[in-house]
Amino acid sequence: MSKGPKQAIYSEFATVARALGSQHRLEMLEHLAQGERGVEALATRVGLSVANTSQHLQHLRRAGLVASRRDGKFVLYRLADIGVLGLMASLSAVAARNLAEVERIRLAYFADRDGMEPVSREELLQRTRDGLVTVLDVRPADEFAAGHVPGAVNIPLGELEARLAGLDPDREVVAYCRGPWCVLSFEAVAALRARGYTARRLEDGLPEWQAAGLPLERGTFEGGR
Amino acid sequence: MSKGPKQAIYSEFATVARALGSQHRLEMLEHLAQGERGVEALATRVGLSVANTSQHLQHLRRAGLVASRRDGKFVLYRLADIGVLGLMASLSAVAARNLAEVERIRLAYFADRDGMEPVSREELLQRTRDGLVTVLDVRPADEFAAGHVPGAVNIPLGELEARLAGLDPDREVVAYCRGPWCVLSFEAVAALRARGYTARRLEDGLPEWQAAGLPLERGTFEGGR
DNA sequence: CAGACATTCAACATATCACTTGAATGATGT
DNA sequence: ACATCATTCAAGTGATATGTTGAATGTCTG
Repeated sequence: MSKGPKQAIYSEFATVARALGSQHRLEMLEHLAQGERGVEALATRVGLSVANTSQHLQHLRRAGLVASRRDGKFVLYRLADIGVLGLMASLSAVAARNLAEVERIRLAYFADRDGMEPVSREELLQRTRDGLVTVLDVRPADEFAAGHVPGAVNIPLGELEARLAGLDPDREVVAYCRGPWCVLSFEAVAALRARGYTARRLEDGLPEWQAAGLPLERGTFEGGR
Repeated sequence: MSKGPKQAIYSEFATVARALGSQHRLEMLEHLAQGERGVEALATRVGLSVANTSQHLQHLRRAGLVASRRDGKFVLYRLADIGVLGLMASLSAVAARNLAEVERIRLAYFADRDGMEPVSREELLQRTRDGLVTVLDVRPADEFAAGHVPGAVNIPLGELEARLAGLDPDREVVAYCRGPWCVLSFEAVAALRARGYTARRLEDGLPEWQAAGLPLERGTFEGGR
């Protein structure tokens, strides 16, 4: 089929790239970056049928992007390699820099981006050391339990309005979620600002925090439910 | 079509990834990393028809991976962004780490890889400063003319046997070509070793050298044809 | 302006991909 | 062993991608 080793190698690379070439699979990778997930749990989160999700996962596995293990009757998938996060970061960087459409969507959705300047990881570390900010994790409770920024408070976005009492209005809030393109923290910041809070986003999500070698805190699964 | 901004953004990212998801387009990007090229010149190099090449290029352009400009009756394409090289590097890193097939091809083709340990850029810089090595650029003369490692000698692979006289047998030769997956330098090293030379490959090719911010030398188009 | 030439477009055949549905597999627990 | 449940497989349909061919576009040259 292919003439030389170069063709064969590039053909393999193309397989990996094709596996990334689907909106749904990219979204699945974002979720898997939060931690292991079973097929059905993933299917629910990305809004696809179980069978379809399973096939996408196998596509990703053939491309070497995810790995799986069996645990009882569940098959748990995870990113095959921390490098997959870096690959997605490169992909988004190139797309954001060269596709006008990406910038257009950002502006259209996040109208008041002037005040949205994200907080860098270094800045957040500095300010938590100084005790100046409340770190807010707006992901679902199970993702929080699997690992979060040390000292962070978990209020899933859907419960934010109901649990505002847990947030000191006099402290700046820095919210984060799954990654640089996850909308949860954007919406949390918008909601908090509407209530008079001083709030900003962390530049990336938890997976990037972890990939940067910064410490995680686990457990502390307060909420039940 | 897509529900939220996240879906829309990921859909754009997927477009970029799909553009990378073709053996031929990846090969075209490797060539464009050497410098601007017209459609027909590229078509010849990758072995595709002109019309087909043109369509692939437009696919790449829509994905923001290449840009073009008109020069007389030629349309010259180039990488849109130096980040595209980084994206390809991430892609190949993930593929090499997670796909057994990639390693298999490497081993099958480059049987004696033990002695093939590549030279790093830093090591090459050090050894050229010390005057210990001949740097050999085995790419075609026009690519050499568009930019090469300072002090390098250009002997296109096809002319290597005929021009061995130009290489001092007592100096180590470090050969490089288009990139980490370009076979020219592998074959040059094998040929030189068969003739008794001490020869090794540079770990990457010229585009990576340039991307690392190292100096280039231009012109010196000695050979004519 | 006419001819030459590089590139792009349009239309087509073939192959691959995405998603659905319903059945098959494989591990668990009674 | 049997029933249960998560996951995977298989088959089918509509959509998308690839590569070919021949014509159209647009720019330079004479």
